[in-house]
Amino acid sequence: MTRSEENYIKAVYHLGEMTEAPVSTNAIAEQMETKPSSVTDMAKKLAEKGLIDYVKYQGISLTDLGVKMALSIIRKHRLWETFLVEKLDFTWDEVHEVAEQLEHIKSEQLIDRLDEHLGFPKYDPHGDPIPGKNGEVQEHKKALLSELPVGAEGICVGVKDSSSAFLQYLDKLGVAIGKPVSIVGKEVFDGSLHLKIGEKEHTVSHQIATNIYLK
Amino acid sequence: MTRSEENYIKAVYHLGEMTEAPVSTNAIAEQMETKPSSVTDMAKKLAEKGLIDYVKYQGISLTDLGVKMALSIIRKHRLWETFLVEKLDFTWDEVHEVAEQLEHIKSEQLIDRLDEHLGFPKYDPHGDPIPGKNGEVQEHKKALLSELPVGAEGICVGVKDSSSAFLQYLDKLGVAIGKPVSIVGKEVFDGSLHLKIGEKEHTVSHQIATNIYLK
DNA sequence: ATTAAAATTTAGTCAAATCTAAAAATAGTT
DNA sequence: AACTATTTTTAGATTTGACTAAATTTTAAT
Repeated sequence: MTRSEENYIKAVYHLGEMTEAPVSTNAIAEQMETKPSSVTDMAKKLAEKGLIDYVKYQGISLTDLGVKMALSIIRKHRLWETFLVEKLDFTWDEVHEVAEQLEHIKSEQLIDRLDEHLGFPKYDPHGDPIPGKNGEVQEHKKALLSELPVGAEGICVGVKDSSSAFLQYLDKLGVAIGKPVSIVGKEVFDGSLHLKIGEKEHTVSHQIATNIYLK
Repeated sequence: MTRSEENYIKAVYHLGEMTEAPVSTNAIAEQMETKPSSVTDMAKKLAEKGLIDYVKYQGISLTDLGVKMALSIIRKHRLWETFLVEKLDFTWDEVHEVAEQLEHIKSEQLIDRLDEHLGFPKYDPHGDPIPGKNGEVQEHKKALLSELPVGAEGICVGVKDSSSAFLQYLDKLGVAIGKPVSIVGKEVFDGSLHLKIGEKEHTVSHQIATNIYLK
């Protein structure tokens, strides 16, 4: 697999996570910041290799083999992110770009040893599950902060948006994986929430609340 | 710099280490397992970018900028090798291929943090010096085992050949970086050496002795 | 000094991955 | 059901890095 092929497979996986339906050419192009025509070209190649099912004009979905590949890449990405944070003291908003490069390193031995070195972690620094060697994924049972009622309390176990800007905002609020959060109140007209985060209280927009997972 | 450009720069550096003279197209092609015509193509590009001095038919040498680039790549390569051995328990014969990939990861922060994490090592698992952030290289004062007289004793500080086969042979002998070695005797007709390595005695060919450095 | 051998460069081709512009198919709307 | 608008694909061009085969330059040897 070339680096480019790996990136396409990963994009199809991520776009397909939410829905059952095949992923559209346009959606992939947008996600990858490329042109639809390039996606079509690659779709033919990946279908040829048995990694995706592709019917002209009907969209793209991963085959079992494609899913396996995607999970293997995601496993590498998340193990590297964990390494960067746990061992090299990166912050959770600094790891993505570097992990995008590291995920393409080809060495099974390397990943196995890294996994062991990190103590076989189950979740990455953003709370996302790290697929196992054989593709098993342990999703957290989790709920979006925006969908919980006033009075609810829980522990932050993940974020939906992993952009630097968002993560840095969370740092300012004091929100981090493992931190207890409870909903003190809710504004009816715009859905903004009053939260207790650790010892402090903060108000966050509905928009923010749709990107935080509690357990 | 593309991955391919980096590999060429590295090859020119390694081939130029021994001699002053510019490196020949053929030598580079052989080292990189590519064709001379490909080397010529790349030479034009690298000269254009100011990384090498290139005069048609006269060979290639690195500019100051080229040397800086080469040292930066070698620094990454050797830091990763050190990481693999020190932190992930790779053996010294297993690290080269993976490091060839890792050396192309682009992130200054990553390398700085890795360096720190490893305790700012000065030498890699084969005893080769790790260039500093600004390109300083601390070579060991060392001598080839084959050029020392009978009775000489010292500590193994490096190897010239880093192939798996050779390193595994050294493992069998009990030779490793930091191990004391002394020359017990020498055969006149073929130059083979009788060595005391730690507690044991072994005989090695002249050929082997030309690939081990003592201090 | 000439000539044969070796090394190097040029010219033209190829494959991967991308793009633009135009054509074709699908979806949505009245 | 017909007609737009959108999506998707095709066709042809471009770039990077490599190759082969032929031409050129340098080196070595008589």
